[in-house]
Amino acid sequence: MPNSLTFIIAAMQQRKHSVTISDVAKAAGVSVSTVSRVLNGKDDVAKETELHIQEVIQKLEYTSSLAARSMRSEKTNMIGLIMPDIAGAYAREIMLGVNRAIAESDHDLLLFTTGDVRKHETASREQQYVSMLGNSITDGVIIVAPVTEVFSVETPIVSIDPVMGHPGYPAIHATNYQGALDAMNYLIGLGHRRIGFIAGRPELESAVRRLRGYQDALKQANIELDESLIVTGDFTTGTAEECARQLMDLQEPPTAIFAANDQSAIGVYHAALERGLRIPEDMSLIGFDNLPEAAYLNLTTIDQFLSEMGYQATKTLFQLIEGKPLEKQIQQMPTHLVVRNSCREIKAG
Amino acid sequence: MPNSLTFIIAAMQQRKHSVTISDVAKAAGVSVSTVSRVLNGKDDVAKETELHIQEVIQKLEYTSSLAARSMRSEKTNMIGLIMPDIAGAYAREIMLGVNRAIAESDHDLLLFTTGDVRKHETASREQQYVSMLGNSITDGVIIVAPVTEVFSVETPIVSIDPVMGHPGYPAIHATNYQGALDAMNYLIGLGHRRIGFIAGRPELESAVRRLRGYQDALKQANIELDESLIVTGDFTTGTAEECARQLMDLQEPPTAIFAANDQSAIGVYHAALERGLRIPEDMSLIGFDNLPEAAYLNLTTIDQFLSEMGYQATKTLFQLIEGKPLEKQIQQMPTHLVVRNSCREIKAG
DNA sequence: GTGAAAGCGCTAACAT
DNA sequence: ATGTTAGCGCTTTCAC
Repeated sequence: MPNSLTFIIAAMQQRKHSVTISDVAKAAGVSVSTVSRVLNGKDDVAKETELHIQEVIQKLEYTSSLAARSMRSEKTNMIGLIMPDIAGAYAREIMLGVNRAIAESDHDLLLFTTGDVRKHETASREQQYVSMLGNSITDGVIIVAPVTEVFSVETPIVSIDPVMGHPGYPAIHATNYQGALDAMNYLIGLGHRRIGFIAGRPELESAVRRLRGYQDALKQANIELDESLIVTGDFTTGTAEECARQLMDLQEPPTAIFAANDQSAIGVYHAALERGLRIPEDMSLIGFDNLPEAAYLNLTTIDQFLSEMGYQATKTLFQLIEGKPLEKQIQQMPTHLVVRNSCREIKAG
Repeated sequence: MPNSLTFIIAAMQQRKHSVTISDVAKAAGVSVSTVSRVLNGKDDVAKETELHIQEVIQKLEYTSSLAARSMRSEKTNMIGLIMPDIAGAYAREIMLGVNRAIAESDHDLLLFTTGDVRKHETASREQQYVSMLGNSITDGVIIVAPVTEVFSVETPIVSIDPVMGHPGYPAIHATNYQGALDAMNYLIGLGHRRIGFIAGRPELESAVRRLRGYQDALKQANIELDESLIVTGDFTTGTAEECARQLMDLQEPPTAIFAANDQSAIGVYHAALERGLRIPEDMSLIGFDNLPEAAYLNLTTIDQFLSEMGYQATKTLFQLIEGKPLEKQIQQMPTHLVVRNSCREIKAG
């Protein structure tokens, strides 16, 4: 099958002059403002003229310029989402949630990205992006970036998981520390004393906080910290798989592994599979049968965590845009995936 | 662990007046045009004034309005990507490629989505979106949508996998028919006569073409078509899993299954796993050991297919924007994933 | 080297 | 019910 697998780039060029509102006005024999009125659904236009103008708009294939429109009017019915890139798993999860909220709303989304965090080495990049979008094209902005500085803008803004505890604007952040603490307490409550931990990249605030949760939980339970039980991954499946193997190969392996994020947990799952650990019927469930209903975690739920943050951020932004009062809210959400007993079973197998 | 897993919406409001170019001019004691000159790096400004203005810009945290800027000047250094939604697997793959191209370039990306194909029930939605972005805010546009009509715009445009064979503008499309044909020929060449097919949603042109490839390959090999060997999925893993089970449960099951896209292939993989089919060491490989080197497909490669289309589309758009001549190009790319022997092995197991 | 002035396509008073 | 007018924030002649 030599060229069985091909795609084709069919080429053609073209260019045409853009049709403006005054073209429409001229063609319809009315003034620009009348056309504008029709465009914006004002009701003080004669049915007859309106119909006629609609027709002309159709025929001329006229579409109003976003730029011009947003320069004059407050509302554009668009919200902005600023992300360093749109390729990563993190980005994807957030987009999932944002997309859901957008689909439900009457707003559309304008997602801005440079494709790479490292592009544009200016001082306050985020600041720039925000005002670029927010001050003109969109009604509000969601920013997902390692925002390290407070900045002020005149546009409604919500931040997702910012590095700072309290940026100067509404933020959705995960309770990384408390989540890890609770997950650990759960494992400790089950009688585990040797609990492995697969950490995330230490330059990420969230990773650090989760690690601290792990450490503090042990301390509070008077369990001595064994450094060899902590391996540092990078929040990806592949690396976590490696980490899990490393933990299982220890002289005295852990009886449970706490993977600090969902991707890592999947890695642990793979590693466990590889060593012959029995797999639950439903692949999406990872040994949580004994958890209380409320904390019954499966991969689907977990995958919704970041996604849910995206969703909530968008909803919050909508509130902000509509000028509704914003209260501090707390939402229940799983943050971590705990794989328990895996090592023990593996030893048995 | 009652509220172990929580996230917090921290609330704060604020509003400030947006700083414009004339604010800067006033603060710097110069005219607007001078500021504009500095902004656009014109070289006919005194070093001294330039530095001073830069300073003021910094201090005032001024960012030029995208809307205003793109109203006056041709280039915005942004390209647009129009997608029905950004949640699906299809969208993700394409974004992967586009992101890569964007990261390499000096352009940034503005991705527009309504979050749901069904939103905005106007006649020519795509047309609208394109001119909304293209005629103002972006230098060019990539459109990913079931484009059913030809439309003309004055902005550079590239389409990804359009329904039409020849829209009036450059397009990247997959060789769905030929790809399926070749994949089938490969299986037939291995001696298979009963080959199952998991089709995609029949309303998708690509799905239809792949099905035709399946059918025609059989015809050409003088193998009678057995309708029971064709099950219709929807290009998703879950459904394909169901389909695979159905095929395996046939009185006379197929000896090979051709899944019409990568997601479906994963579904087949799951189903096979479930029935006790031996899994290759490397989970990413799905029984392709015997394929010739050039066609050695694994999930990673497959995942890059759509992604590559996104990449090529973006590159093509750049060429278009820069006014470079565009030739018809052919690129090699795997389009399909074939899972072979699965049923036979399952029967054996 | 710099400022004044004219618009880009549009909306929103203000007229009529 | 419709036209006139004045900008939105910016770039770009065209003067000085």
